[in-house]
Amino acid sequence: MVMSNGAGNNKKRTKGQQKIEKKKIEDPNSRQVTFSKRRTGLFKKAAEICVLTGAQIAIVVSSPGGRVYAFRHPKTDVLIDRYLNNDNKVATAISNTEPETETTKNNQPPLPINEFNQHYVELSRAVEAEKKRRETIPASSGWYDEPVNGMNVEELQAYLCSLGELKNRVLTRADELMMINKSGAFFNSNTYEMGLNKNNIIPPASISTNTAISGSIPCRFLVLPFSDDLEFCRSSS
Amino acid sequence: MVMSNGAGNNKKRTKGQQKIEKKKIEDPNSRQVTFSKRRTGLFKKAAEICVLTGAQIAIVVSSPGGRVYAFRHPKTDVLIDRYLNNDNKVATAISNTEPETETTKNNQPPLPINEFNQHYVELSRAVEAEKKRRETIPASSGWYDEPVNGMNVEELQAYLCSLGELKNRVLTRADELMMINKSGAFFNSNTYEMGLNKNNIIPPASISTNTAISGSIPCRFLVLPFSDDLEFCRSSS
DNA sequence: TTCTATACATAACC
DNA sequence: GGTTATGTATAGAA
Repeated sequence: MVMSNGAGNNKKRTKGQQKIEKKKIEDPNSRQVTFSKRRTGLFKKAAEICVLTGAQIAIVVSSPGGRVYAFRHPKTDVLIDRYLNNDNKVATAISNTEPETETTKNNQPPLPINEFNQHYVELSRAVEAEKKRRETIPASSGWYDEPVNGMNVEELQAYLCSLGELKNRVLTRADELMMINKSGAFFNSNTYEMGLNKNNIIPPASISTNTAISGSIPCRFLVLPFSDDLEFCRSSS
Repeated sequence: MVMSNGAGNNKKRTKGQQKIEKKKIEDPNSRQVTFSKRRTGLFKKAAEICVLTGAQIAIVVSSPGGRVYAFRHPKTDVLIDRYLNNDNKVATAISNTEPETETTKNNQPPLPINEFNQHYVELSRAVEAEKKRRETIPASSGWYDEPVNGMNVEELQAYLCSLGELKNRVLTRADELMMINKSGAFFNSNTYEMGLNKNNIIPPASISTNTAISGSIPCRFLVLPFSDDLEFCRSSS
């Protein structure tokens, strides 16, 4: 029976991973460390799922300290960030609304961008090989194919307005139908895990809105589309 | 020394987890199985991070088969859908279609949230109940007129998807034009879509846009807020 | 789904 | 950010 460690001297160098209680970590420092490590792990998992199954994933994480991180795949070709471009005011205003204590203030200025999460680079590379796959949206019908290319900016803008109206009508109509056919069954029930709902279904063309408020910073994201490639994002602090 | 298995018969019952290549799983069936298992795992991880660190997370996953699943924490009791609530302007602004940056700053819910969530859930519910699966985009020539009233919920959804696509196309096109004559005519929030924000960093109060396309279905989600509690969602197929 | 054997993630320490 | 021991996720099979 040979033990890798001397019989009476097999003192373990570390305790290894310990089982931890599934409750909020008290120590702010460990909490931060755990957050960082796990966030990395989460994104990695997400990246794997994308590569392995061809799924598309978008993740937005707001750390307890207020930073916002995001993962996306495929990479979006239309990443919009109006705040980033010209709306710091909003961010600030919103933050003030948050009466969070503790590490709140940490997250200050609503602004500067900074570097890219390096994980992105790593994973991106890994995924690159796979990237030859999916193509762009297979435009279905052709009713809307033509107009766009022939318009100028003004026309496009007007067109967009029309689309907005149409969209609204569609939603309104869908809503009406729902009211009529309401099956009475409760939707939001079931308990997947932490008391939430298990089969909360999100229809393909649905839109949901939330207000994201990290421990300190209320945020707002609009995660819509996907396109191609893996992508990691990190907000500035 | 008793071994649970006979000495010469300790054939392992399974091979245990095998290391797999980080490439797309060929077999559609295993791919689906993997997707399901890993999606569950991903959500679980996300839930743990939320509990352990107090972080807030939103995840949207589009399976290769086209279903859309989502995870959120906290659960939003303020799940707002401006679109569904007739707040065209705001919705537009937020989603990036907005004509100007000005109005944007007020992107904080000028309008209180409502029971959108439930609303939304119901819509999904109905859709699932019917489960007749989406059809092709019904719209044709008079697309802007009144196709809406003749559609059922599924059709409306499909239609909405199409609109989303179209919108993207319009935005993309507009952006292209702007790149060319980057005069001052600001269409919607500048070139954010592709030009700016090269590093894809999402600031605390940012908005990003993507086009979600499931294997075949272009979708559009708006994942904004958070609030309280964990929540798992799944789309119908 | 459920079951195992393993691969992998990560808590506690550097 | 790196190391190690251990907790967990999960590939493969039923």
